[in-house]
Amino acid sequence: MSTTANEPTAARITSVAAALFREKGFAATSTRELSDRLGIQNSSLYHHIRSKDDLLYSISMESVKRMVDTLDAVVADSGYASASAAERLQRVITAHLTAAIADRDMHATMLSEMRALPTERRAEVIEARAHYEQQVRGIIADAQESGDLVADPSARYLTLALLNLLNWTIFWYDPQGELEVSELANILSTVYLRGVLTSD
Amino acid sequence: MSTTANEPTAARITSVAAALFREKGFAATSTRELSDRLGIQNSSLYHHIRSKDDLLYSISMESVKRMVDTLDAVVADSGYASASAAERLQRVITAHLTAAIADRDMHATMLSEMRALPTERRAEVIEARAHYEQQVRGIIADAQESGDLVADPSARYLTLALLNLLNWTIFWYDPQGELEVSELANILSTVYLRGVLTSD
DNA sequence: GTCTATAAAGAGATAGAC
DNA sequence: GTCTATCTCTTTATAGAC
Repeated sequence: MSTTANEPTAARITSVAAALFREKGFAATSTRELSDRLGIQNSSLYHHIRSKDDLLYSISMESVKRMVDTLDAVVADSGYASASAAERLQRVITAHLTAAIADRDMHATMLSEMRALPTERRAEVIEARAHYEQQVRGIIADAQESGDLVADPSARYLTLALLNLLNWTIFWYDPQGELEVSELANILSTVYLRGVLTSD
Repeated sequence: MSTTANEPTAARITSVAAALFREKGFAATSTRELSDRLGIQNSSLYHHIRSKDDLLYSISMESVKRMVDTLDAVVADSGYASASAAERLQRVITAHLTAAIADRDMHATMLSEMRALPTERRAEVIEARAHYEQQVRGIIADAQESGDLVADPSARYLTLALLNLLNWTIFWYDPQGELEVSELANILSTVYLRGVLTSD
């Protein structure tokens, strides 16, 4: 690889790093393993990145941003406003899983390795993630107010339950396995919606 | 601390290590941090343990064993055999959460750090954990066969959904927070059972 | 059972040539 | 943009005195 853009090196580094961080964890991944997998020397890495920490930070922020953008797109969709509460939540669940699995390495890294970030940057990621969760909670609260969801576990706890259901997936789901993302989304939507809707 | 058993040193090491491993991750925790927190020198640690790996292994195995024992106790309970499918699952969910949170540090360490173990030991932990999950799946399959649970998402997927719902909890639940374990168990049971029971 | 001292390996990162 | 060489620090673990 000599001069111009075949595929941007920075992007390759990011995706290979995310894969390693998901597989082994951030702390257990050495920059030498990363450079080996990229086919370059360890020192060459530092022409493209400032530090290993920077890599984790950009992966985490990028991952959260994509999740937020995905959810924004769901809500902005032309059919969303006129859809039923069940249909809306179904779309949210499907979009969440599809996006999380499409960026599986980055997403899993963000969720489980953000604690390795220095304080300020960690706080930034946590805040961005909290913003995402607030959006989801707003959708659930709206559906409760319109009487479509049960009122009893509060929006806060219905949101926790939903995020439990969605987040753990990233640690076992295998894109090469027999279960399609859309099937998984249907299964989890079915169970969750039956569990929280006021009527079928 | 001079001679005899005040509180066994080995047990103290295990519990302090589990706390550190949960907070920072296994690879990011140095044996010096561990010995500092114990108030001894780094080298003194090695009178009690063989290696850092051994510590992770024993924490992981102990954690799985406690979960298996907990589930065995639920099924062996005098009231279990005569209980309804809903009541049985409610007991399983409550017992799982109670045990997981009682051993929160060990349990979270087992779930998220077992990948750091050398191949054979990792396989052992994974197998023990798989055994636990098979027990849960058997309970769900039985409830499907008796017609108490929906048949459509298969036992396999209903189990995945339940474990998703339960496992993620360990990463955010705060025992000092406002939510009691029993309340959390009620919330998650309610949502799950409404979602999977054939009738209310 | 804990200490001081230290070995041996591996980590992240930089300097400077090409 | 990648290389060789290397610095410096930290890591896990051991040796041997007390």
